[in-house]
Amino acid sequence: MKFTRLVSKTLRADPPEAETAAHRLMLRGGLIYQVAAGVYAYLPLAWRSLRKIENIIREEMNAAGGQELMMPALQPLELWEQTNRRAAFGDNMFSLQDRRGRAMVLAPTHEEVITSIVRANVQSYRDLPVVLYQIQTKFRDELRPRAGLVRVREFTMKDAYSFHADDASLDESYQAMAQAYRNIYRRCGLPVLMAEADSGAIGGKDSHEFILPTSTGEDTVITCPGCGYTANAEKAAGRFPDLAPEPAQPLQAVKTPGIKTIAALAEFLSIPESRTLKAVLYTADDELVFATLRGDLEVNEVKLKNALHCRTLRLATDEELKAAGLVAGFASPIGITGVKRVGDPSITSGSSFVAGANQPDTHLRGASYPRDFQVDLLADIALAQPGHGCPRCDRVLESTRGVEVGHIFKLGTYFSETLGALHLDREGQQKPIIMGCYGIGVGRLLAAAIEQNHDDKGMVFPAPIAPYQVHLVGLNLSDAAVAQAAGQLYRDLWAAGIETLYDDRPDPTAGVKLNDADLLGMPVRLVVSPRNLRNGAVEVKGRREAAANMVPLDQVVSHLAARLAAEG
RNA sequence: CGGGGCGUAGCGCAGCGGCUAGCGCGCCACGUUCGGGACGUGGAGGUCGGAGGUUCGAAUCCUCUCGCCCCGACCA
Repeated sequence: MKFTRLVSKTLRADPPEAETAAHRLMLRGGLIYQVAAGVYAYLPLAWRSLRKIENIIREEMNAAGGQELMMPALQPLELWEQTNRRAAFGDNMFSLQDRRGRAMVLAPTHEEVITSIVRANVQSYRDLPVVLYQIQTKFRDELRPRAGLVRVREFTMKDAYSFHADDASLDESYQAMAQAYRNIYRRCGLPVLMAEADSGAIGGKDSHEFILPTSTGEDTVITCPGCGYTANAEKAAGRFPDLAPEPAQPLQAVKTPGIKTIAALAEFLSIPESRTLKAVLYTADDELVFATLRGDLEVNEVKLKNALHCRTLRLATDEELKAAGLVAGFASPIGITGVKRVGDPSITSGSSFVAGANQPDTHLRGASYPRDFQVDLLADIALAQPGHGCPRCDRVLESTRGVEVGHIFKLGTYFSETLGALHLDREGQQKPIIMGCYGIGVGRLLAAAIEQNHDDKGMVFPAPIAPYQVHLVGLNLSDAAVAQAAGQLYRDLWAAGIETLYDDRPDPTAGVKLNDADLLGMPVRLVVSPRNLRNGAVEVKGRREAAANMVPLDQVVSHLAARLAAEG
């Protein structure tokens, strides 16, 4: 590709709206063009890279036994009502009407359609297992798109779906997919963490997220430096620090004027936060829920939602609290009735907590479970935090920010049951097909790769996903000998199958061209200039290398072919 | 949906009631330069997001509306 034909313009200055490095660099390098909030065009440089990522994914999916297919993005809403996922997605789903007034959606994902396809084509355990996958556009009307390609409303996603007669077969595919994912990330130059994840509203057993650690990430991963335990914040379990034993005390009221937060309470009474009880009120499917845990812990809403088996969960409003006779800031599990009470195990391991009194400006000392209060449900609802103990060993947990670049699930039989995708087993019994699903956001993977691989001058593409392998720079092209040599080298490189971007612009000075080469970040830079040419040589420099070396002009092509082959 | 901010040339911005709407970058022409974002001269480029209103006169004031960015809740 000749630079003078390239549509992308590089920007000299950073675009002010871009917060993350990847977003900034993709705009500066002319990789993406924003069409609407969370809707981007992929310009030629980005598209070449995205195609390479897709092909890596394709190769690994095929190697893992996947068959590629294509499904419509436009789907009848009715299909989503059958699985109850219209409500689950809510306003996140783009919906529209066709000319006859039929309700349609732009699909956010494809479990419904793939299950319908398999229902029509699989009747027997003999037809199983199968793994199908697609790489295509999906739509989600996100509340807030952000960070360039990381959270967008129209995106390319690879989704694979597996179908099985039994759990052992699902396990096998799940492991194969997990390995395929590791291969994909390795080939894209991404050191990812595989984290245990919550399997979400649909249920199912295992689920793992693949997280690329980066300070600008949206997700939090909890890791253990000792045993390798890795889980996302929603899923992670932690052992909270135990309390020193304390003799039981009688329940006793204490005046706490205006003390409404745990921090203020602990300070006012000169006790650690872990000696208080925290009360958090939620509305779960229109029912008021009273959650209690130790004061130094936070509620993990995903765990709470799972424990309650509810569909929606949100903090209760002040009005709802008043209606239930509760006093905000002084709510207490002691003596409360008419509300569902959920307790975290942390409240059972100590005694003599300070709790609310359900009266203004008053708390109670000496509260002990179960002497002074009980709960309807005792379940782990605490957020694991750095400093807590690892649930698998005796070390202390750490936390890392990251971007989710893949997610695999054991779905189970939810879709096959709601859509009637059944098969006959060996005994002639009709059974729902067992499913798994495995997703990777392609554009997000590119953004993550750039976020992970850049320096202060620009992008540093990992070779397997670089738009071009070589960035050939001609300096001082008004010199006929330079123009001739560079042009010939460009043709020779392509003839040798080496993808080359040739900066053939006649006017920009050396500084402009070299800075653009650094910004765009192809793995190898070649410089043809009068100075180099006088020595019959071309300068060869890896993007990650500080120094260049000189290679005789007539050996450049073979030198590069060997070098690129060695780098894979 | 809550909070904050912004829409003026391809990009970034200034102008916020009174000359023909301006600056930087970029772009075009000519010349000088030529290894880390050069310089000179001349030029092209604008429904001032949209609609309505106030006014002799609106980019500027008022109302409505559309879009975009950032923080939060939601999510791949």
